[in-house]
Amino acid sequence: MSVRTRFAPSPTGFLHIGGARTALYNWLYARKNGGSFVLRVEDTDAERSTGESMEIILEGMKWLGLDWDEGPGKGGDFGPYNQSERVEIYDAYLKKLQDADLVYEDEGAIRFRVPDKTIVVNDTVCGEVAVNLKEQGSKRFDQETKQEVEANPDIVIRRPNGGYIFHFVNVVDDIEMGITHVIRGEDHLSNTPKHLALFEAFGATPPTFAHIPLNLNPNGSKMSKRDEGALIHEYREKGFLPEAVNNYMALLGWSAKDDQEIFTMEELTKRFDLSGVTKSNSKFDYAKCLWVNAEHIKQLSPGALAAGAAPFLDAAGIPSDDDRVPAALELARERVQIFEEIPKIIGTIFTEEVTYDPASVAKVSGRDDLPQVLEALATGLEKVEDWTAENIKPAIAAAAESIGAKMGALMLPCRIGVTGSTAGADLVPVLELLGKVEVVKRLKIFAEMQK
RNA sequence: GUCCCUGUAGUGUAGUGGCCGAGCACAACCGGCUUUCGCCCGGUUAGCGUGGGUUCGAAUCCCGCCAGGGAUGCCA
Repeated sequence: MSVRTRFAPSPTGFLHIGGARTALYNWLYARKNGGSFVLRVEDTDAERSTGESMEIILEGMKWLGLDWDEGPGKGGDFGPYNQSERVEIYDAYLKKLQDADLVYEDEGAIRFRVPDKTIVVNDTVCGEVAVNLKEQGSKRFDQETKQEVEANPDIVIRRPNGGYIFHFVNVVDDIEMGITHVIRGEDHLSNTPKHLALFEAFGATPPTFAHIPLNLNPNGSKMSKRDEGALIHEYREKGFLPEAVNNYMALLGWSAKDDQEIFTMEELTKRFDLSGVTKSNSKFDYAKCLWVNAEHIKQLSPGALAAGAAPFLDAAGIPSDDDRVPAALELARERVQIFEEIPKIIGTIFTEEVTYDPASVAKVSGRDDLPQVLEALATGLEKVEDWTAENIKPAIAAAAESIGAKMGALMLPCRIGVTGSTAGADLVPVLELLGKVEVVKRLKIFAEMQK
């Protein structure tokens, strides 16, 4: 039987990194095994589901490249893929339970009688988990009073208003859609015995379950929308590469077991396996996510680099048709972790007005020899005939010698005088791109400023 | 409270009884990069939650404890 996995988001907010990672694992598993990846919309809660949310989630999935074989905008043989459109199917399944006398009405809601026996979940990641729903559900904890109170262990599967509940529709759809592997967050592990009881009530063979550990905040709390790195659309806005985000998400809770950490999507698809999934929760590390992205940027072809950087150059007012852009991007790619940082690194090449960083300027403005250093630099560089990096460097060295200084003593003033900052791309190539006239002009302006 | 899952350096992980005097990566810190640099290279700091067992030998197996997370909804 061919593998069928699904991602079943509830359209009640943004695409969250936890959800995206679940989607990724399901996608990888399906792709690796030549199966199908289904996108199903769990919008049974009409109160909270919105179309805007659905749009954001679909856009996020598309951006990440997690394409689905069946689902919204795609169709498929097991539709409809929005649960809100599947009520007849749920009614039919409810009928089966009614006929078997496994449900009853309770204040307008419908409850499913849980069996009084131990149910064993055989989880691919967590192993065997045994629970008796009757015992477990017969008491619940009241958060307010901190008291344990008697409870009805039978689970509600339909609201008084006719709306079906998650546990029920989830199981019905997994049966109807022929889902073979359910890969989901560990927060569902405790729900799984309920689902198993329903599968059994329907006489259906349950899918294979794999509960993956959760991703938490650096402080150990559950990640929420406010937290850095939590929302997928923000990665796009900051200039992350989708393949890098996938790569990092894969690493949170899975390992290839060798030392490889940087993967292309093809490699991930090949290497991913449920046996490599970790059991313990992980904490999201934004710094490492940045590093993974930087590694991917280094691998980019010049064309892909230009394409990825384009929106950020645009936003910074850097003309993308300037023929110095490709060379400037090559200087930036080695030093940048996300595209958002590119203008900061090379922006000075394309601007008329240099922005002087006060802290940087302060590093040289106190030097007694600054006037003569700048003077030597300007006159020395002025003399360069063929303005190339190979010629510029010796010229700086010669300028240093002319005033009895070491070359290193000139580099920083030159950098700050020309670019306005101590930080930036490799200086000599920047000078080359800037052109002799501009460089000399900037040195003179800076010298003037420092008087 | 009860039940479930988990517990290797700050973080992500490798490790399935001797090859572990615990490997790799990010971060941090320190150097080097023939003189700039947030890239690159090298190095340092730092860990098996805890207490008992089993064993000739335990990060690896068992038990208690502690800690974190999850479930306990007519949310998903």
